[in-house]
Amino acid sequence: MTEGESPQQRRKPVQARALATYESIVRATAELMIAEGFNRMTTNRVAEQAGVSVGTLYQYFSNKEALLMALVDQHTEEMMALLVERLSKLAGAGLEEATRELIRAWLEAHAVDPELHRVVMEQLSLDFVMERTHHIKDQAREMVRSFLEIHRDALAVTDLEMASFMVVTTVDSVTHAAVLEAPEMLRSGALLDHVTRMVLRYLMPGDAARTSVDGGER
Amino acid sequence: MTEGESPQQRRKPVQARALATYESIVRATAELMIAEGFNRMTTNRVAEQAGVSVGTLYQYFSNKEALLMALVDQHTEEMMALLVERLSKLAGAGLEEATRELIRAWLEAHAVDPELHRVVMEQLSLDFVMERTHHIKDQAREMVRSFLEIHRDALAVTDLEMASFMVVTTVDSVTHAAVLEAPEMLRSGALLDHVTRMVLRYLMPGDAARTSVDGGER
DNA sequence: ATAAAATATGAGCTATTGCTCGGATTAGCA
DNA sequence: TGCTAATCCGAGCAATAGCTCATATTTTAT
Repeated sequence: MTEGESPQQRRKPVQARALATYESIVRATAELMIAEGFNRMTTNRVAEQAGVSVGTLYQYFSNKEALLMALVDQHTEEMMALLVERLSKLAGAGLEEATRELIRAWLEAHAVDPELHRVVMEQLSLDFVMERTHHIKDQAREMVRSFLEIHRDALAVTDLEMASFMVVTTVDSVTHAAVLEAPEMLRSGALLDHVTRMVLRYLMPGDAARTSVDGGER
Repeated sequence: MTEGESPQQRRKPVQARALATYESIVRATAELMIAEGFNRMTTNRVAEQAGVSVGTLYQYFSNKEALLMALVDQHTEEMMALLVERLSKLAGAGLEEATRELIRAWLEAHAVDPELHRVVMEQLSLDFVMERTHHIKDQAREMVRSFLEIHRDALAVTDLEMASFMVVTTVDSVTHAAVLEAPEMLRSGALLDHVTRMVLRYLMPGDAARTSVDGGER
C-alpha cells in the first residue's frame, strides 16, 4: 500500500458501456470498503459486486492499489471542488468572516460522503491517504498564509508560516476527530462555533475577537 | 477449555532466556517496521531478525496482529507513564500553568520514540491504533474536564464536554501533525507556545490570557 | 542422575489472493 | 454485412505469507 508507483497504464474506457463498467467498479470498491472493510475487499469480490469479471477489472486497473487510488482521488476531487467553490467567494472578506467560512467549508467538505471518508481514514494507511491528499492541505495552507499576510496588521501572531500551519492543522484535525469520534457534531453548529472561536482568538490580539461560543448549543 | 483466558493465549515466558527471546521478538518487530515498513514485515523475517525461529515466535504470539499489539501497547505504556508522571505534579496548579504543562507533557510523550511512533501512525490502520490508544485520550479528556470544572469561573466556555473535546483533540492532533509533517517543531519551543496560546485563548474570556507567542521564535 | 517441564527449531503445509491469458461477445463503421 | 477494434469473461496459475507440528535441546526439580 505504501510504495511503488509503476506507470502500468491500462485501457481507458472509450465506449459508453466501458465507462459504465469503470464507474461500477469504483462504486463497488466503495461499497465493499464501507460494508466489509479493507481486509475483506479482494479484487475478485469487487468484480463480483460490480457485476463484471476480474479480467474486466484488470483491464482498467493495473492492481488493487490503483483501485483505491481511483476511489480516494475521486472523493478528494469532490471535496476539493466544494472547497474551491466556497472559498472563491471570500476574496474580499474580513478576517473573521473568512475564518468562519473556511471552517464551515471544511466541515461541509467532510460531510460529502462521511461513511466513505470514515472508512478511508480508518482502514487505509495514513501514508497512502496523505500521499493522495496532502496537496489539499498544502494549498489550503498557502491560501491561509497569503490571506493572513493581507490582514497582518490585525494579527497578534507574526510568524505566519507557523500560524497557517496551526490554523489548517487545527481545522483539519478537529474535523477528522469529529468524523471519527463524534459524527453528530458535524451536523450541529456547535463545532463550527468552537473551532472558529479557537482559531480567531489564537490569531487576534487582546479583546478583538467577539465570537460567542455558548448559547447557540443544542 | 478449563483455563482459557483469551481465545488464543500462548505460552508466557517464565525463564529468563524466554523473557529475553520475547523481548527480542518485539524489538525485531519495531526494527523491521521502522526499516522496511508494515508490508515487508513478515513473521518469518521478524523471527530471523530476532535471531529465533518462526516456531519460537508463535510460541509467544498467536498471530501477526498480536505482535503489533504487543509493540503498540508497550510503546503506549511508555508514553502513558510519562504523561501520568508529569500530570500528577499539577494537582494544585493554575489554569494557565496546567494547560502549558499538559501540552508540554503531551509533546514530550511523543518524543519518546518518534521513529516508531511515526511508522505506527503512518503504516498501521487508524482503526487498529485507535483501539489500542483511545483510552489515553479518554482519560486525558476526563482529567481535563474535571480540571476545567474546578476553574469553571475563569472560563468563557460553559460546555465543558465540548471544551475538553476541543482541548484534547487540538493538542493531540497538532502534535501528530508535527510528528508527521514537521518533526523539527517538536524540539523547538515554538510549537508549545503556539498551542498553549491557542488553547488558553479559546478557554479564557476577554483579555485574561497574556500568553505571548512571538519574540521567542527560533 | 533422571524425569519432567520449558524452550527452541525449521521444513513445509495450507489457504488466500492478486492477477493473467486465450478466447468469446459486443459495438463501431464502411 | 462483414471486418476490426473494443469490451468482457472466468478458470486457474503463481506467489506469498501465516502458521503448525514433530522433534530436538536446555533448564528445573526431585
